[in-house]
Amino acid sequence: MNENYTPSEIEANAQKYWQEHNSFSVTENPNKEKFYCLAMFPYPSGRLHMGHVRNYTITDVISRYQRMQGKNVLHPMGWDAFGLPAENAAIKNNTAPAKWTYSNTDYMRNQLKALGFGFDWSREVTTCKPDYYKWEQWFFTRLYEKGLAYKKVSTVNWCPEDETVLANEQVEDGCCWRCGTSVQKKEIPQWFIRITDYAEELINDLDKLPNWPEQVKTMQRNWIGKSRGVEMRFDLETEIAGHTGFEVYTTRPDTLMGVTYVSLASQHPIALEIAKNNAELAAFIDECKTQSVAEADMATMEKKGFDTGIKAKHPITGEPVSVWVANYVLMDYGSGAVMAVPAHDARDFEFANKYGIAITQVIAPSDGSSIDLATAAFTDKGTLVNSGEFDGLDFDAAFNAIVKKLEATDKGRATTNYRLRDWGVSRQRYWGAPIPIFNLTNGGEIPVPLHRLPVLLPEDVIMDGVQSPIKADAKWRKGNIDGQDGEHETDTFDTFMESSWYYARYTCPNAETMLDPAKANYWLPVDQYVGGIEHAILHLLYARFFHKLMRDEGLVDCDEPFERLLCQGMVNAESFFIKEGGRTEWIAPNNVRVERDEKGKAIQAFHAETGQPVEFGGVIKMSKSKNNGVDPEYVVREYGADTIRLFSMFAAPPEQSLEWTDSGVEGASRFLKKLWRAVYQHLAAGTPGELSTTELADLHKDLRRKTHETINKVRDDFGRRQTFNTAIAAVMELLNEINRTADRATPLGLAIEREALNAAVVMLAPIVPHICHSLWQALGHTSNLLDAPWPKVDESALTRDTITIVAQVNGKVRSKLELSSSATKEEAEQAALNDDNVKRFIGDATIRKVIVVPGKLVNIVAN
RNA sequence: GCCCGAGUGGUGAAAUUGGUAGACACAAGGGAUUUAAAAUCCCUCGACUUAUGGUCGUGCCGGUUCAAGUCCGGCCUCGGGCACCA
Repeated sequence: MNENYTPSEIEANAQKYWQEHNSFSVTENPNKEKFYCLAMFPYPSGRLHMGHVRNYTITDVISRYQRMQGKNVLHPMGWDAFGLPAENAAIKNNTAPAKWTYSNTDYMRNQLKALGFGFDWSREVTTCKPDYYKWEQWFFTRLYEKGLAYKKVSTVNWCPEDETVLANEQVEDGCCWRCGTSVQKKEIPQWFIRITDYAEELINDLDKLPNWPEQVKTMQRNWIGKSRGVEMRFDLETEIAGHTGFEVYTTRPDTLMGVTYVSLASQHPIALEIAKNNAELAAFIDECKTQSVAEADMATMEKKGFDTGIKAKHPITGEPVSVWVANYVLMDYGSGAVMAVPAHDARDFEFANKYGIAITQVIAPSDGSSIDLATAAFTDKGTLVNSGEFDGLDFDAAFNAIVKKLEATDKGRATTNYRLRDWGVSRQRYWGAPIPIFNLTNGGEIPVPLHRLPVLLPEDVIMDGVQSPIKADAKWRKGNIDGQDGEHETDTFDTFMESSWYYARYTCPNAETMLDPAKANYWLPVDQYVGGIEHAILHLLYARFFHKLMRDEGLVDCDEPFERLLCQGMVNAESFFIKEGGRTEWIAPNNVRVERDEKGKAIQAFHAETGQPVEFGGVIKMSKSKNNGVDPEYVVREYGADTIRLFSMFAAPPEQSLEWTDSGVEGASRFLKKLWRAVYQHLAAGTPGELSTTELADLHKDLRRKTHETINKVRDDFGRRQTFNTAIAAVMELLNEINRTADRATPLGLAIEREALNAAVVMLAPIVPHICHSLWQALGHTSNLLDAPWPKVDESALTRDTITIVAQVNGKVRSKLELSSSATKEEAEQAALNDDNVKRFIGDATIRKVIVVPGKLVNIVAN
């Protein structure tokens, strides 16, 4: 064994060994318990960032740990290769998205290998390859045939200058990011998948996921947004071009008697019809076209409306109600019309005050307290007032009575509604899977039949930055399928389509069908899924939905794709900037010299080269734009893969954000050196004797206890709690104890130290596999560490002769008592009462109560 | 705006079921070793204090309890998501 720890050599050796032994490729083995551990696959942006390192270290640790528990572990990797950035990069670098993407995957694959991640590379999936998207296209045609895919008009961001659709990301302050032209909303026909048909199951099956974070399940529940309400019809007083009325939905039918106006979406057919003879309304509708389609903008923008002058009839009283057109009502959602109750809805209240519309109270607090409708709406549920025959009813009674009344006149009915909207999968972009629909020259459309799939996306293209190359290419578009002339759909799929089923394709990446059910059903569901919290709603909901679609197609048996979910936090770093004029220049942290006070607190920072003072920008997410990213490749080169892995697992628990610090990395590296040295010195001290546990000195007992306590804790931390930081801390404590107390002078002492070091090396193997690979061999093992069994706890080593318990008076710690571990409750109480400091604090007071928590504390309540 | 989280020393954090707040590290300070430096090892390290002890202390205000970082109510700040970034 070399005296010095040399990561580059050690890591190359271990990686060569894994490569030569094909250590991570797995096949279905019905005799072994399977474990499918999955990390969210990366977008091939060019280089790995620290977020990737964190994500894949977590899954690698879990995979290696589960393998040491004797399981057949699948840990695959692939590329989420379609998407917008490739198109932008292609334009910038004057290349094609495909070429750029493939060169990125090649580079990043090598980076992943250098980090020592145990992926089964034989299963690599790349979503932009035809053998992958062929099956996605086929599956879409199945959905089409089942009526689960349909076409409807929907709104997009439109740049009138470039005549192109923009992603939300490409809209900056309401303007096109390329040309700065004001962006408009445009209605175009697009493909949708009926996720709303599965809303009920998607909400109910969350209860089948006990190993998902409660937070994620709550977010999904709220996103699907199941509500019970009433759908009702408002008739128009006078018919307009055949329109006799419109539908609205409300979850607050109890407030129905307080409706003082109704609002239509600017694109509502009735609004458009009225606008034909109303120039002012037409102008208002035009103005509504320039606002954002993003929900956050909708919610925060100024609410504007226009009174059409038309009246609708209240569905119960028949009284006239003003019909407005409002910018906050969207045609895409629900019926495109909403009823307004200013007294009991905050948004309607604001709107009514702005436009001088009547505010009629119809709900009063049930406790009889008074409300002030001059200042704010009263939005709680309560008792009905000013509601005629419904006065005095509470919410539930009013709900039922009003539904009954509406039903009697066929004006409405109780319904269940979902906030969830159908999944729009059309994108007007090039770098995605073509939607396999063929529009016939003679009208109508057909799904592209299997024998003509895949609809190939040409890879050798030139991007002009505006138009999709396949939209511009008539030769590509035009064709003949089974004797019928027509044109291929030029829209491509939302990239969430690819990421919704890749986990299933990993189980059979070379199958000649979408999935091989035997293999898929062996591996699925995924036992552990790990990825960023930013995917908590959309990606995870679409993947759950897609899984159910595949189940209903007979491709998989289980109902849910991901058994256990871990959402990792972001990777942050310090940031620094200089403000010059109006512009902010972000300075890379390694270009900054920080001055600290005598306590080590940062007080001022300077540019390392120019000496110019720089401002502290906070600890924020690593990003290119803030210039505070740390390149994993550099850290691997400087310190080794084990150090970067150790630091990223030690610095914070996985769900929390992680702050990158150079000194923390130094500390991780220092620990590995210390571990190496401990093994080296142990081996140099001689040959251990037999590990006899019958006649142990206290010193020996203490180290054995620490060893076995650590084994207990680390198993719990890795397996149940998934708090890798505390597992590492526990092994650090063990190593500290070894270094402080190990008896290297006797064969028995060496045997006890050997037991401790063997355990430490095995327990650290999932986190720092390279150094442990070397140390394992140095400790004389010929077996493969990857399959080394997890150390067993020797219960007899855990026993203690004495324990320390705390003595409190009125809840405050006043003394610590050393008691025999067999001491009874009464003995503990007596010991506390006899303690001098405890007596001093009780003084003359009367003892009211004594609480004894066995093994922990005695609390004496006295006053 | 709506939904979901988080907030503990100079710093990252720990405290697992309501039971000793600050494990394990980083930084800082002191010492040993060294011709010197690096590396390594040892010690100190929440604040205040009349100091073998005491008082205060987990974003803020209030509550429940013998006991609250942990539970409840109200706020503040920061982060994630909001359907075409992935």
